[in-house]
Amino acid sequence: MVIDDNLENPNPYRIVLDELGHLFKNIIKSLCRGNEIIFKIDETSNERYGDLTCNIAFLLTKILKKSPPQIATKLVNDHIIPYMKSKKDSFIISAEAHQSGYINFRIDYNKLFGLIINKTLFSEEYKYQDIGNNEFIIIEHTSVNPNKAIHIGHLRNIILGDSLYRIFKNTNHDVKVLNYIDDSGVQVADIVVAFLYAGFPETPSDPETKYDHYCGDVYVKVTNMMEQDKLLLEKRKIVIREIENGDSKIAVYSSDLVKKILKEQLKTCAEMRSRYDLLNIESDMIKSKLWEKSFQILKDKNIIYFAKEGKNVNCWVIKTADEEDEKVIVRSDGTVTYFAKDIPYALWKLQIIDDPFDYEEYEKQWDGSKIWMTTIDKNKQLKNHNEKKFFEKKPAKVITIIDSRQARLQNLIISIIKKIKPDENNYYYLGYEAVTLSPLTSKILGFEPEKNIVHMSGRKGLFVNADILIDQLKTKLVQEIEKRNQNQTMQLDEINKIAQGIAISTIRYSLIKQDLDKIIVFDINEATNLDGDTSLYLQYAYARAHRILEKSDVIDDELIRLAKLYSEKRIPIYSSDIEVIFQNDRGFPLDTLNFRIEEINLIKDLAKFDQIIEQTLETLNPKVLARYANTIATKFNLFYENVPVLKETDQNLRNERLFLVKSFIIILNNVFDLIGIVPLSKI
RNA sequence: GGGCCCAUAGUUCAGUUUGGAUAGAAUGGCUGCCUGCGGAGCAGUUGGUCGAGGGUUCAAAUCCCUCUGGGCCCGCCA
Repeated sequence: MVIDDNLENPNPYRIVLDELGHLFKNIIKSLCRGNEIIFKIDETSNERYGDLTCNIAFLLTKILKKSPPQIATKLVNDHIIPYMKSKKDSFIISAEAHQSGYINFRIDYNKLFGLIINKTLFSEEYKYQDIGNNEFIIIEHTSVNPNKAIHIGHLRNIILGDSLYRIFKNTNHDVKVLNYIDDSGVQVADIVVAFLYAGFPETPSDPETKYDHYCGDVYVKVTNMMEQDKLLLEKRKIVIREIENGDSKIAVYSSDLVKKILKEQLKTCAEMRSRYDLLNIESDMIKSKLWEKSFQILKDKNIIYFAKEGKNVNCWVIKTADEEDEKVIVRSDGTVTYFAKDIPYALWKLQIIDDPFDYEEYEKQWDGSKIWMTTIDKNKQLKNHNEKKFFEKKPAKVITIIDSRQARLQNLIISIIKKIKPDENNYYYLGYEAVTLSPLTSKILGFEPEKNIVHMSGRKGLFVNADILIDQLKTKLVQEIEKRNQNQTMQLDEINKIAQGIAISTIRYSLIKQDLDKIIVFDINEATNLDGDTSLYLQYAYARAHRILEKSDVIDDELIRLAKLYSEKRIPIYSSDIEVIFQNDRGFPLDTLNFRIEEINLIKDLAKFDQIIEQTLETLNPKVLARYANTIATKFNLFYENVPVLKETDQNLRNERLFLVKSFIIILNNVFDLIGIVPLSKI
């Protein structure tokens, strides 16, 4: 093999970039002692400029007192050509001083392909990079009020969080996913009032109705009634107090009700292939006295103060993050505000205060792992009690995912943490913009749109229910699949499985491909459209690739045996025999290479997989991976359309292309796994 | 009034973190390609004063300032 034996798990693209980076660092060292030059090695903007480009000539104009093209030519002639002549195992095959001043390079695709094959085909599974070194990561997402059904706005949160979980998990991080269950807020109290005092039947008239859907409807109706009926509002106050104060009949009733709804919400999450480790029950947090401990810390450190006058008289308040205003933490009646409850939760996540919880098994979930829930009742004989505490070590990152309306409060949390522990910077707030409804969709839901942007509202009943959306998409897909399989013998359950796989993938992909700080305008027609930049496009490319391998009649073991021969014998011959090419102003010839342009483009993008993962972790934005999936699927479709594999008569070429197809499948499958798209070898 | 975010093709968006060569997709409209490895695909064509103005720079969609339009936040609600 041409690659360094020490590099057990090389990142193909990085190797090439590092080689060039090293080369230019040495050139700078010899040319301008003492001067720090920060150059860039980028992809070229256009194929005819080669693959990679360096802007160094622009940066040296003042030091060398020459024009960029003159410098570029000098560097190529005096430094780069001698370097390449001496270095036979270079990943660069040609260099050019362009008249614009750029120095351009072409990559040795044979070697690059060798690295990809090595990485994809020769280990049991593709080895992800060990970026995390088993660091402990906590991600909180979902956290939907347990009184209603999950809608597409919640789904953006869920999919974002779950994708991040998958990415951290697969890069060797020890990740735990939290879901905060606010069982003691007004929203839950509303439906308790509905059933206990407003005469709503506890069970839906149609027993088929999903219980969270039913409660969501009741919630809309009862909040409407409350606007007229002051008595119900009084009842709600009582209910809230009862729930907060412990074990009264109403508290138990509420707790049971929450569990029933939560169970249904988690079914939706599971259907979307989102998974959790722990449910943080808010009432347990209240019972745990975590707040009292946090309150004491805040007082001890003089972070909060008691207002003796002004608009917040007799309240405990805190200065806002900009120190301009104050925010109430404890009301004048001694009760704690909504915001205040986030403080002990954050301190607990960061392990700044001791863990007061016990943990009880909630259920086994779809991926085989267990969901736990907090509990505080020490007298109860706990079912499957977890002896170990939830935390075994301090988290390296605590990521809280909430929509951007919470940005101000989350930044306040961060500033409070900084005041308690100045060197603590592991708390990350990940915000994202809302999902809104298109005017047309709003109209379909029976709400006349007032503006072009319609915000969803659970309380008004103005939202797109996630379960219903999944069903709609699934139904449409079943029809489409049946249309395409009239002569075939696909079983109904197979069709259903495929439809399900495409439906949830379509939703997941549509919710993460867009930037976090852009509003997603949901339109029902667009959401059920399966053309263009959708997950189906990716899944279709994946299925096509599978079909080629299947029809090749080369079994996996044989493919790997052939690939080993290829990488051992063929690559060294190619790479050492190719003469180093230099060009000036005339572009790069490709006819000396054995690859077609569509193959080269696919190889180049497949090589970037590890870089893409790094970038995703840096930005905490799975969008990067979604875009990448689309890029490689597009490159594959071009390859598929233009380069024959099975019909290729040259056995070596045919095999080489089979390796490429297999590598594509493995890398796309990895990307699918990271963003939760279901890989289907047949559609 | 103060703070945060957005503005790029008819429409939905990449590209902005880290300035660089002719600003890219998808979708819509029009036109081709199924005896070919799956046409849920591919190719072609149409379509842009990168919201406006100023500044920095050899070079600005990208950095800075001002303005305009849109969204969100600013409660002893949650």
